[in-house]
Amino acid sequence: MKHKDGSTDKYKDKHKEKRKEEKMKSLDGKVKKEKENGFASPPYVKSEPEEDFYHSPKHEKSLKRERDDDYDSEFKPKKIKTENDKKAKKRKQDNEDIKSKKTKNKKGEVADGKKKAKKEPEEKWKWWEEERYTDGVKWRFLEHKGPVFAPPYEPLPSNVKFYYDGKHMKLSPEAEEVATFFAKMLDHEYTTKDIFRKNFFKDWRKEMTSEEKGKITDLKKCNFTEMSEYFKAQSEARKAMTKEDKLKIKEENERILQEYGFCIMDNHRERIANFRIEPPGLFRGRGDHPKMGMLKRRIRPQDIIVNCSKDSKYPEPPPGTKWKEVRHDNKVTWLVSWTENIQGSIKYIMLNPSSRIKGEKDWQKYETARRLKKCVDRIRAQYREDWKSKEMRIRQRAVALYFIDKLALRAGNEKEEGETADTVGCCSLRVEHIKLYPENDGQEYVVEFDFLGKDSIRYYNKVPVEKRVFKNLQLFMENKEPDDDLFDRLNTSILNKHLQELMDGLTAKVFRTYNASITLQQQLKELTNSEENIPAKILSYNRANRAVAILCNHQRAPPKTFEKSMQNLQTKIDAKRDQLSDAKRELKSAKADAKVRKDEKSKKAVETKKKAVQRIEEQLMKLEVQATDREENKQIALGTSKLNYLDPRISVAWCKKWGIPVEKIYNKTQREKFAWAIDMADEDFEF
DNA sequence: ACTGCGACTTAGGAGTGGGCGT
DNA sequence: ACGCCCACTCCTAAGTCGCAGT
Repeated sequence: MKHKDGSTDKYKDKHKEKRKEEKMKSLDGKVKKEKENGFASPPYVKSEPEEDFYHSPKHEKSLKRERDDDYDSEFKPKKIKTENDKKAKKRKQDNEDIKSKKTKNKKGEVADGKKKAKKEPEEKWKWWEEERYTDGVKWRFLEHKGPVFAPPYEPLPSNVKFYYDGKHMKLSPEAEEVATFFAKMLDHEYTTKDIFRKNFFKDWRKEMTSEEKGKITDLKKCNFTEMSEYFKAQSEARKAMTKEDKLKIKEENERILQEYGFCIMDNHRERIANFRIEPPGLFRGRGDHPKMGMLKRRIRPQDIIVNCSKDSKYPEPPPGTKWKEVRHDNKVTWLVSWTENIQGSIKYIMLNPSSRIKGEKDWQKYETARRLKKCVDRIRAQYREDWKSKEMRIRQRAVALYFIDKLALRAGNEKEEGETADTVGCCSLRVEHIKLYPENDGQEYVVEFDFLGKDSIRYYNKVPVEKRVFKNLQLFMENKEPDDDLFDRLNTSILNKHLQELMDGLTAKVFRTYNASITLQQQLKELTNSEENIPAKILSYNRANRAVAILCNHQRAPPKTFEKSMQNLQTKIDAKRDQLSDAKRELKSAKADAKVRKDEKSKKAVETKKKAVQRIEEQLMKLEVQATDREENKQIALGTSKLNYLDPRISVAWCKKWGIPVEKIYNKTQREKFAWAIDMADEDFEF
């Protein structure tokens, strides 16, 4: 069987060889990377605003985009129509008006002549009621102020000393800065790890003067404690600042947010997600990362590519600097990008999840998952059929897909060995990651999974599977070493190509979305009890959410203060119980009293006491629910699924159905992200 | 076919500030 | 009024997936 289609080489042999090779050679291949990430500054693209028409989109006042217009007819001809400069300027003026008006409104400090709309942050734009772009165009107009750079390095005061081998040593500013990065992490366990220290020291030495390099040859002889103490003191001082000073900082942050935190995209002022450039520091990979401790270098204007409309006001680089490039690519959504020096990957500044451009995509994601719902039975039948295929590659594909569907595993792209932590997903599972038990705890055909997934989070699960799957797995594992690929004839590209044929837009990750959302919907139906009060219903919601988080393996480290906070809560519950029995006793005696006296006053007293008892009972119940919820949530993170996998319309519909305020389920940020769902879903929405 | 890159989503942890109980 | 704690925000790493180039 294995040789039936043996005409083609095994896909993964090459990678595997690589892995083994690199395992021995340890960290190599850096030379190439460094070249790519070098500081060579490419030609500066001259900005030429004065020759350009300010081609602001029209109809600013209506705050409505016109997307139904044909791109060509709206855009290009305008340009050709040779608007005169004045007109162009006028448009631009309008554009600025929008910006400043909105800014003021937000702050609620408008003081102009005409009656202001005040308070209400002027009608929220319902982008979901408008037509979408279809042709890969992401926007027509984009203007922003560029990124906010990390503050420059401030040298330490001279009384904060660094010691090498017990002797004070004044470091050059460059070396000192990198030393402070290490000092700041001193009481983190990272700094005890060999790889971290090795990487750090190597990169640190690159920043040293040749004199320093000559002296400082052993990290163990470095004493950073004064630096470390200094930073601790600084953070204490920050905490102890006066209210006024804190307010000042807050105001300054707000100012920066207003200036840099928004862009104009197609007539609308939209929030930018990460407008601050990542500051330099030591790289902290997750899990067993071979590059931990490396120096993440400072990003400068000449590293930055700016993306905006030709007809916008370009962001200014800081005085005396230039951007690497200014481009006008409206087929992408990012405003700013740069190449990071650790992995050589590109980083982006993009919009907030509340923005149209992110929201549309999110919505579309759930629509794809709903389409999967319609054909998932067919697909399941097909992959079950494929377990019997004559071709190995098809069987592997079918078993992998079964795991992805049943266990919500990630696709599992190949990764470059030695560049990142050793983690896997479905297609990259290795023989060592599963164990087969023909029988286990009274169940037949049990597969035990144990591997590190994304972010080096452990996936551990024992699942009974169909006999056919089990037999296939045995076959796949025959004559293989533990570190051989389980699915040697499969990779994500093959799998996704297959999925694409089964349904338009179908990829491996759609199964995660689909299974997460459908599970929430089912669980909500099952767990919600119409008799119960709101806190109990919310507990049910959280339990449904939790079922999804468990399915998707969304874990968290138990909070450091977990035990304590659990105890605190228990103390509160005990106190409340005492309070309740007191209140009950008082009620009893009031009743007795009223029976004797039979006057209005004592009757009233009874009523009051009754109310008190009721109130306390409710409070107690709420606390108990809270305790249950917290206990069950110890190692489970609900946020990720809520934010990325659960169709918000399911939750909104549930809220509407049971009269639960949506605020109980979604906080402010989440409500902003899911505004489209909150607006459009009614109580009988079905995923 | 295969690789590497670019763009975008998904992820957990650190940091913090505001609400709460005392 | 005060201190504590936890919910939320920020941060940025680590995935997915498609595509271009060879």
